[in-house]
Amino acid sequence: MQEIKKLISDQLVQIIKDKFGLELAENCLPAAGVELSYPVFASQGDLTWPVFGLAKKMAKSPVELATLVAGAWTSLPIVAEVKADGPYVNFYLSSNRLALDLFADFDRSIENIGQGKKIMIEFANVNTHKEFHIGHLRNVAFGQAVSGMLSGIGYQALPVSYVNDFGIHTAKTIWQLVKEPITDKSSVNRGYILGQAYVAAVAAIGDDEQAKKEVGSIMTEIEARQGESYQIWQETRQWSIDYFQSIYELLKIKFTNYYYESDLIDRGRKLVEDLLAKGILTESQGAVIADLADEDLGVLVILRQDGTALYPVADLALAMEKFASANLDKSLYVVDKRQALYFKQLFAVLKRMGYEAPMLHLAYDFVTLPSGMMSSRSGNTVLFSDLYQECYKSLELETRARHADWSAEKISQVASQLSVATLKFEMIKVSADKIITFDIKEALRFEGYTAAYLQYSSARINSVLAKAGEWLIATEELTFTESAEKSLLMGLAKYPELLAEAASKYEPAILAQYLFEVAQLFNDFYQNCPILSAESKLKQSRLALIGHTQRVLSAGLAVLGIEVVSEM
RNA sequence: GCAUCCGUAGUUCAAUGGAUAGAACAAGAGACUUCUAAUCUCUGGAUCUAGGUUCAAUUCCUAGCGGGUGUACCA
Repeated sequence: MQEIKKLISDQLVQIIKDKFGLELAENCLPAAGVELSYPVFASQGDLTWPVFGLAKKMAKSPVELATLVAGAWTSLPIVAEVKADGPYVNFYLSSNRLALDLFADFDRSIENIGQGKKIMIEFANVNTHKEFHIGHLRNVAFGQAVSGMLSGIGYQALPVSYVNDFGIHTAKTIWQLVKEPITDKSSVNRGYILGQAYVAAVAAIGDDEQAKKEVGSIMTEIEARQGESYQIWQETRQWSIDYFQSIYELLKIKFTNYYYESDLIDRGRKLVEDLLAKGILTESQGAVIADLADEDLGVLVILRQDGTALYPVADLALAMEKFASANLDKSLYVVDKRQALYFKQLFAVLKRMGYEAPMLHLAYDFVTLPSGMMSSRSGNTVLFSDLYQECYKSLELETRARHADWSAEKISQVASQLSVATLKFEMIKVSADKIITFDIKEALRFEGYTAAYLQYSSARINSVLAKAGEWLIATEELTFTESAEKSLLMGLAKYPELLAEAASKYEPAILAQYLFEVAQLFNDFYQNCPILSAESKLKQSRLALIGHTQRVLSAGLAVLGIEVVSEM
């Protein structure tokens, strides 16, 4: 559609130059040409140019300008009709030409904005020895979608996971394990059980000074990397890592690299010494800080008074490691919104250290429940494993009810794919700056704005295509007459620009909403236009149309990290 | 206190400064001997308040009101 807009804009610019003279035209027209937008109603055409801006600059009446320009329009194969409607110039496109352009060149129509530039995107910022809950799900679904969108427009996206395996939370969990050893060590359950142990530990420790002391000495052993606690730490750390890995496999999320706090902490401490010597960090009230007051960012504490490390120690080392290992053009961090100030501070310190490549915190708001804010302490959480099980059960039932003839394996396969799609989609379908109040009943409805709706549309297309047998996607002669066809064509034509917009704003919801719209347009078309029973030429055209719809749906969903099922 | 985000149908969300503010869910009424009814059609329903900028404001600015989050040793 961008190319079509450009063609039309070029001719409009030419007309204005011819009519009003080069000098006036060049003074008033924007360098990029005139900007076309989409009208609200189909009766107003497919593309429109509101002339207000230019009319004002040229001191002309908007209505007269629009009328004059529309009258001077010569011709363009893609444009069937041009009409002035008050201060708007409306363009009606030829369905058949539009379809030819569209179907011929799906891959080339997507602009290569990234040009192979390297962007590292850190997400799945998880803590070992703790649970993986629905908040983490939003993080990984969002991160994967952003990474996919960046790849989709030509960047070399490097998704990485940072694992916090060295904090006090590990000591707390181990304290609990010593008190109450785990009996079920099966690989399926132990990662999950570890999360439960952490919750129990937090509850048991509370304000108990004795317990806190015990946790402290466990932490000391872990940090010294010796003793029994360290052994337990090593073993259980691996349980967590395996557990997270199994979740990522289920969710089909792949990372190019994993970073562990335990690998970075020593380097981080050395770095802090260097930075102290350089004056980038200073001592204050016995702690080591970065004083960022001159940038209105307050103070970032790096080491506590007692010398123990805080978050930035490993984060600074990690940032250096990232830039050293890959020549990054940009470095992104997908972390919950509450860390916004922290990342501003971290980036400010890195800048003082000489790192100039853009670093960006992609913030998203958190997930709450109808019963209130999630909190491990109060036990008011939804764990991913439980959520997935519930979703799967429900989809398995639905699928079985609809396909009595399917094998158990096939039902299970489809239900599982749909579960993953549903859960991811629920997490990315609204913009990142909105709090998601997660209501399981809503999520398991599988109607309306859901992954199931998109999947169902795609499954219907597959079914028709399978019944059609042989067909070609780009036929020389296409014929479209119905308004439902036109609307669908117009919707499909917007894919490249919507992908580009969503990716450049790091906003998967834009793409998700667009794909939903395409599916709606398809279902409207499907309801109104018979495909297989249409006469030959019409049938070929419609097959090509749904074939292209399928390409857009599956490509768009794939970019968001969602696989399309072939039947459901 | 300061910073920051949010405020749109009953609910959850849309709307590059542009034409009549769109969807989904919920509610009510319809459509399956017909390409998958996890679908489609129809009906009601909304911009927090007050100013300002503009030919044009849900959008930008100012001030309120309401809510969330952050703000030196939590992770």
